[in-house]
Amino acid sequence: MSSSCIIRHFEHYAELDQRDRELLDSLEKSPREFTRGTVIWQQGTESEHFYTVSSGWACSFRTMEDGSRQVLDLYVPGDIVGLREFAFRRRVSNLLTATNATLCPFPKHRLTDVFATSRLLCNLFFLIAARDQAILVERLINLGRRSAREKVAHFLLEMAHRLDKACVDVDDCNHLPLTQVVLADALGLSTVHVNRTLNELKQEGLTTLGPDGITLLDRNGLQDVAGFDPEYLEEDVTSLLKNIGARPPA
Amino acid sequence: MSSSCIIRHFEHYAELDQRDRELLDSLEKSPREFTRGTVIWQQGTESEHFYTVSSGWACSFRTMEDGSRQVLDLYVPGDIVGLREFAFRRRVSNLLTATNATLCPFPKHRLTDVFATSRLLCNLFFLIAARDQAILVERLINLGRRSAREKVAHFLLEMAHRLDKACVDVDDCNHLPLTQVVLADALGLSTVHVNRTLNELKQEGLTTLGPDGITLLDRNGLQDVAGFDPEYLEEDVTSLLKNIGARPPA
DNA sequence: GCGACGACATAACATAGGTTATGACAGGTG
DNA sequence: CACCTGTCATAACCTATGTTATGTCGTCGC
Repeated sequence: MSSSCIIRHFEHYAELDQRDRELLDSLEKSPREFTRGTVIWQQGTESEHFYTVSSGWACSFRTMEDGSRQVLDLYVPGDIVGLREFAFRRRVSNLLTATNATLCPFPKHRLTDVFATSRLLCNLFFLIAARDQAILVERLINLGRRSAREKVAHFLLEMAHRLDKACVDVDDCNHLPLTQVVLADALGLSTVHVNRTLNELKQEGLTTLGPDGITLLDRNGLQDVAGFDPEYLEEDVTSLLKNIGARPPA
Repeated sequence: MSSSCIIRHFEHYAELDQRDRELLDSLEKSPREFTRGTVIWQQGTESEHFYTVSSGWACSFRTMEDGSRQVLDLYVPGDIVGLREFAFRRRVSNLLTATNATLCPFPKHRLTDVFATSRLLCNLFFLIAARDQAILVERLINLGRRSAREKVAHFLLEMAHRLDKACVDVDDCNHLPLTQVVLADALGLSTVHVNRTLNELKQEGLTTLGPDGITLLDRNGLQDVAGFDPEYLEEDVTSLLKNIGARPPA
């Protein structure tokens, strides 16, 4: 087990050979720590690095002319942030830490080296990009065709599911360090209405509210509310590995 | 200039060498024609091919338990459809032709061969996936933080911009073969409200309505309404090509 | 210990957009 | 030709959600 962010990340998917590890290791820069609320990059600026999240949460968003904000995605430990900037010179969104966090930068233009050198990593990157798309698609459906209640429940469940993979301490897996403002901006709702909805869910014993975030008490109950189906989070790594003749993690 | 869908598609981005062309050619199956309204694949079924759109429009969407529908994206000639299914065994959305259309199937699992064989194509596929994400992100913003008027105008402009690339006959570039139902399901609105909004835009001389679709009359006017900025559609191919030492199209 | 700030809470009121209903028209089909 | 079916159109009415306003509480800086 390596201490590198990104190596750890990929070892989650497959067994890496020595060369893969060295490659990643040579490209990753040392982890950087950020306090909560730090702007890591801004839309319009030159896009040079992507990051892997080592600890804490981050949040990508876009600000509109009228000052309102749309949160695009939240990132939990283990996530890779900024792959979608690959196609663009200038960043298309902002990135902010939602808690204290440590992230590892990785120079964007070196991705091409990775693709050229490691068949396995190339395919895994593509897999991750496809999963990112699936998450965006689900968020789209959330915004387009669900009620506020469903939106909130669905979003909470998604984040909890994504957190599950990264979290060791079982208690922590149900705790999401989210403010109501972030939730509102992610779901296209007003904070007032998020508050109403969240209190509703709390009344029903499904969640708990605290100043340090939201805790899920009854995932099944929430699942009923939201019509949540986690399939879109479960990438099919097995087939991919078989297809390219790579081995699953030890 | 080749007659293959996908070769033509990639020659748009860069000069392909003989091997690239042979590779793509060997994988592409013969084009298939579909009449308007044909279901090409359904959510939950095994995901075997992606497609390139040779002519006509297609539309990916998800149906909800209550029968409502969320349109995820529309595809115009030159687009690649289904890359996001790369990460999953079963399809996460449905695909339907929105007009008569001809598409070229390409076996999904052979993508890995492409990645392994051609550095250029590998990078271009990744670029396309990143651009697809940018489009989803913009759609997200549209749904989350814009009024019905803005949504409609923004969406129409996006599709027109995307169409520009593929269209030869200048007149056709401003004509979108979209029904109001599709528009509504893409924007998370009701058809009634789309109709109201569209008529408003028509009153103002910005668009025209016909049974065969919508025509844009005044792109600048629409741009003002929507706050549309096409930057998210303009991938930076040049930097990528330079980075990997490939040549732009002749 | 005081002031400022950020997060949460709640109430009164306003509205964008949803729902339901109905009709007209065009194109396809038997 | 008559009948559907899909698309567009429009009106009356309704409600989920937004807006504005105000208050509380805890935390941080000094």
